[in-house]
Amino acid sequence: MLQTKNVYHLKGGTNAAVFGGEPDCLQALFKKQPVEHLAAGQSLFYEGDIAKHLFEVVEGSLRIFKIISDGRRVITGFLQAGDIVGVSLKNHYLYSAEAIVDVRVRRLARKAFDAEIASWPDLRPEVFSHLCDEMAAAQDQMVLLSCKNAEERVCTFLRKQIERGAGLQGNGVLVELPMTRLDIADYLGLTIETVSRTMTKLTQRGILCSVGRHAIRVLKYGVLAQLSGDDEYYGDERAQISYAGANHH
Amino acid sequence: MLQTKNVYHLKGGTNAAVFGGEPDCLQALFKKQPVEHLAAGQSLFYEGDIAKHLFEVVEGSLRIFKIISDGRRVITGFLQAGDIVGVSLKNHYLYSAEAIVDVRVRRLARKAFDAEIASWPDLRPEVFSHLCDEMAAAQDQMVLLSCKNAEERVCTFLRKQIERGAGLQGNGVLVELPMTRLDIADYLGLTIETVSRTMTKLTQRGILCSVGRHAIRVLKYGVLAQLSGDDEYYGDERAQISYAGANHH
DNA sequence: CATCGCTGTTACAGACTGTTACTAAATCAT
DNA sequence: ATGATTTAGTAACAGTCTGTAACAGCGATG
Repeated sequence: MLQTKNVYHLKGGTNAAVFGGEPDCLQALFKKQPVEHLAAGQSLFYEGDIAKHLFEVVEGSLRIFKIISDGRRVITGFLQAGDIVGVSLKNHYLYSAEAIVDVRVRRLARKAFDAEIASWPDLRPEVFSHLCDEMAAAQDQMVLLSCKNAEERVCTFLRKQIERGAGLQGNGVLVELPMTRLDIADYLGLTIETVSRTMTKLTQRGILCSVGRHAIRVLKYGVLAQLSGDDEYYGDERAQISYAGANHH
Repeated sequence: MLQTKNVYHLKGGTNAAVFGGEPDCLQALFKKQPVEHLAAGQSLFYEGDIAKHLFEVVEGSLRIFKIISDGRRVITGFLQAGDIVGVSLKNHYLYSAEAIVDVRVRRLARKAFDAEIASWPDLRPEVFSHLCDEMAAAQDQMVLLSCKNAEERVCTFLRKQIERGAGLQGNGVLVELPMTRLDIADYLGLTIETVSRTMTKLTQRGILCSVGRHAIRVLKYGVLAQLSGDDEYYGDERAQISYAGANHH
């Protein structure tokens, strides 16, 4: 039911654990680095900074974003435990990274990383794979921003959150949303009000219910997936759909 | 005046010509390949196809796009002479590529490309640089789609077209627009009507004038750049601005 | 335990863009 | 050259999303 695809930034915690031995994945390179702490709201790096380090997220969530001239902010993605950030090639970071909650990361110097990659050719496909995933995610986001309406955007977002770190509990899937509504809005190209309104409607239709401020319980994943507009999903819950009015574009 | 930055897909025609000698850039790898022709409207490859080849555009323009479930199309970029496409890592193309006009390309097998890269380490930074440019372009597009209004989108698009292949002629810059209005609309996340309306307004304000169907003459580049919303530009034509009403997000 | 403050929600007027329909222009074919 | 077909531009209308504002809820603070 909870297929995992389009993983944002390479996530490999479990795979790494299975083969506990040698570095067969990028995360292994960080294993020996000390863990650093970052309080909620603090920046890991800024857009335009010299990209001297790469980071592996050990715990917590971060937002990566760009600020444009008049102060508008565009969040290009969220990072979770297991993600690696900073592989961004070139000499400067393309975006800023900021802790949403208290975060623990491991830091690796870019030079050390490059050396490892050079000496361990098996890792190169992994780097490419990572970049490819990032590229695919960016393209999916362009599709979302180009021609999805508010409901589709919110459903797509929630679906991705589920696919990344799903927690089945009782009836429905518990989804953690550590970021604020403003973060979600800036990520989806909407306003906080529209995000709120949309989630309220989804609640009224029995598709989800809120669990505190930073979590929701998804009761009808099939419907949610359908409403997301990516018709890759054809589960057995299709009959659940109550109202599929989607005014595209 | 016409600064070149955020070039979409690596463009190196002129640089390659300066140093006529050995492969110091990716384009050189294609030099010995035969030229293939593609008629307007024909596809070079489809999204999901096994990515067996890379292509260098010798002449003409192509659109790269994704089609989603209900038939909506998202154009993620345009290709011009000098561009290389298909470095898309992974085994499958992330998008489809289609000739806008009659096109000439050189084809290179992925295996041959990989072999060249492996044997000629100096090229690897170039590959990374290429991917980085593509990533940066994707992020710029996300910014555009996230929080720019119709006018800013159109101006951004025109500005990029100018920066890529500018032709100064008489008073103003002649900009070729080989693609249709629908292409532009699908690229900017708008409809053809909105594109038309916006360009009409720009014409009425004396910022540009149309030259046939597939070209325009930009009369006030400074104003255009300002209206694009990327405030990187502060030229000497700022005084030209007549009306900067932009209802941001 | 009460108050303050921030975040999130709801309501409503308004703006921008999308939709539809029609006209004009340019390209292609005969 | 002339007519048919495709593409582009224009206008009226409708719809979604926005932006402002007031309200509610949760957490923090004292």
